[in-house]
Amino acid sequence: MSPATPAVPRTRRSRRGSGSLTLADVARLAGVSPITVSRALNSPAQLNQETLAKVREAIERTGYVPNRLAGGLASSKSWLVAALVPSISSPVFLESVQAMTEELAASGYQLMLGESGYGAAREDVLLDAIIGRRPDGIILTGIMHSPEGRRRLSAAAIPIVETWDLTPTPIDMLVGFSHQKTGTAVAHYLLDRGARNPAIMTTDDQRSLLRREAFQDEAIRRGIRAVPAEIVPAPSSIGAGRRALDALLAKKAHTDAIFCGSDLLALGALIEARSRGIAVPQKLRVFGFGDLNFAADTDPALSTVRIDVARIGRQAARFIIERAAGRVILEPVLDLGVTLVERASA
Amino acid sequence: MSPATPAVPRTRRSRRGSGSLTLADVARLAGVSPITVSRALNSPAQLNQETLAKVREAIERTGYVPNRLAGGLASSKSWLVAALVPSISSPVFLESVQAMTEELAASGYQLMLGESGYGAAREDVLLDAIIGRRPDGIILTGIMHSPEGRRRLSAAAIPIVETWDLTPTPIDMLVGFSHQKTGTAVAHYLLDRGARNPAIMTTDDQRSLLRREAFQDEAIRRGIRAVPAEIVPAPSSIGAGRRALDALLAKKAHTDAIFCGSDLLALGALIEARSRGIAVPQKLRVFGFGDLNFAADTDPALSTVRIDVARIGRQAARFIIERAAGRVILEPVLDLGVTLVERASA
DNA sequence: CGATATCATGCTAGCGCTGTCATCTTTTCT
DNA sequence: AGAAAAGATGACAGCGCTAGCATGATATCG
Repeated sequence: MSPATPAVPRTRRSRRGSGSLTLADVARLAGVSPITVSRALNSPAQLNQETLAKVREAIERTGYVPNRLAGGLASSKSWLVAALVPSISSPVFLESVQAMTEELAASGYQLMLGESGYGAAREDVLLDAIIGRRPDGIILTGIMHSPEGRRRLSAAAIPIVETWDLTPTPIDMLVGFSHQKTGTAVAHYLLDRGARNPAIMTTDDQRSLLRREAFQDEAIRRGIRAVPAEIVPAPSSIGAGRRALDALLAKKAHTDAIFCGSDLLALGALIEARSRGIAVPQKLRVFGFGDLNFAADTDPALSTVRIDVARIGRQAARFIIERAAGRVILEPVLDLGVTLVERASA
Repeated sequence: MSPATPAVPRTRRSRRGSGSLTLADVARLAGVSPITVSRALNSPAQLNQETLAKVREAIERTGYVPNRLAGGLASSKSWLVAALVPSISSPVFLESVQAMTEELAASGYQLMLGESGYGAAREDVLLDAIIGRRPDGIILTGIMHSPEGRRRLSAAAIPIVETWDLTPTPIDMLVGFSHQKTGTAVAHYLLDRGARNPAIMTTDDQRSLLRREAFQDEAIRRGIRAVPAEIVPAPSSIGAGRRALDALLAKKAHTDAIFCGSDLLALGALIEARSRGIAVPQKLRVFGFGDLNFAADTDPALSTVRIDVARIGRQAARFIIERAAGRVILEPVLDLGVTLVERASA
């Protein structure tokens, strides 16, 4: 090399890095080695009390916050769990997500949220964005149907929980309940109470349709000629419920029972019935789905299907936590079932 | 050590790492250097078409998903934005979060969600968990009040947007509207329409209380003697609204207008009024807050305050994106205002 | 036509942390 | 007392990626 080049190994302007405090800085301040600071954070038990105190003080003084990107990279453990929820979310999922968040937080995990439902292309991008962060687990709201998505998820070798639905072919773990059984049960409920002209209103999502089919099948098996259905686009709303009842009555004026795909639709139906002077439940039984927090407070109080939404979230989180802890899950498929709540409306 | 130790520098069982595909693997397969693969992913424009194609094919074939923890560490850019929302969330925040997610996704960012509202201790832990992941921005729902929290956030040197509220002392950026002005405006609205005995029901959160005070102050300034208030614990619900109206009427039977802290409370009030045979709006004006999706469909349709919730989320996201892109934001405080929607109930 | 700019690619050295092993000290046991 | 076990700390290398040059090839210019 030319004589002008510096003899020293080169100084390199240290323009790299975020400039923020590192573990090494804290270590220097505390007069210990970096690894000791690491242990103070991750396994304080194996440190001497005094050393620990020194390090803790240094951390306190500097306000040091460890960089988990670096930690995750070094240990292949990100302490992150990703959840995918449908974009057109009802508050139902929210409660579930909340339960997850809590359960995960209690074990030191952080939830990362992704919104699905924007079509296949964006879904793949989203999956990559998620997998790229190497979460310690992924929780899906609903079943992953796209073959490409299933492939990517399997290949990623990350613990996965599908929720809200039962399927004979889960990717990995599963927490849910049977939508078919639910539809059947509600059909029984209404027919047992004398309904002769049941109908159904529901949103157009996958799961609702499963319930609808089961409901219709069961009614027909029990001798009902036809079960009119009114399908509305998701998300459900009170307004949609009002209009759906309107449409249903136009189709079949003497409809005497309605299974609504959500409590919001049911509340809409209730409001519409009231404003038309149709007595509920005498002339029309209204059955909801979800047991949202207002269901007991409508007038008349709403009979509905209760799903233990929080439990789904909690359980899904637990599955991930257990797996991450290296434990083997013996029953990775869990049917939580549902409850029919009898109130005044049906 | 004993003479049995190997002479070679030591082989070290390569038990480290996640075992998954790395950039180097793809590079080998494509017959290029690792950095070229990196560029194929991050700045494809500066690669030769053929090279790019080769690399892309290798990526495709292997199903390689880059590790963003490593990328983030190396480049001090995580492509992550964290949002803090109150744990007892109404669907209102959900819509806002959804808007953020979309806006962020469009620029390649991922949203990480944290739930606040579990008290100071857990809040600090949460903040550390968030800051530790070195997000490129943090969006707070509401103002950060705790001095310790403010300190931590400022120290982290991460772009921050507070939302939903206006304050003269934001940590960094701010998108919101004035709760005081809103309370005042609703007071005007109801009094202008002849209300002489207004009352208010609301949840006990910070922001609702601001609206309540402003509402009461304004009513009193305009000659009303006293404005009874019924405070219910968050989250608001239809049931709480029914009970609150009940309580309010017990306090003051001739109440003729109610400002409700949320549309859910208002709906509850509507239901309760109806079941008591009180004519709305003739005998009782009911005014909501939020303009939730059902507000137009209640009977009578609900007059309410509309907040452009999605816009708050979108704007907050944009602030972060702009900052991250290195642009300077000239007006980092944005008052979005609110709209009073006149319908049938008040 | 040599000099300079531009393009395409690669090398090296980290980013900030932790797994593994090594070392040294202290305790426990025979 | 000496050996073995346990306890406390540290050195080193590397997780998988990218910034900052450096280099070689090609295009552009007076």
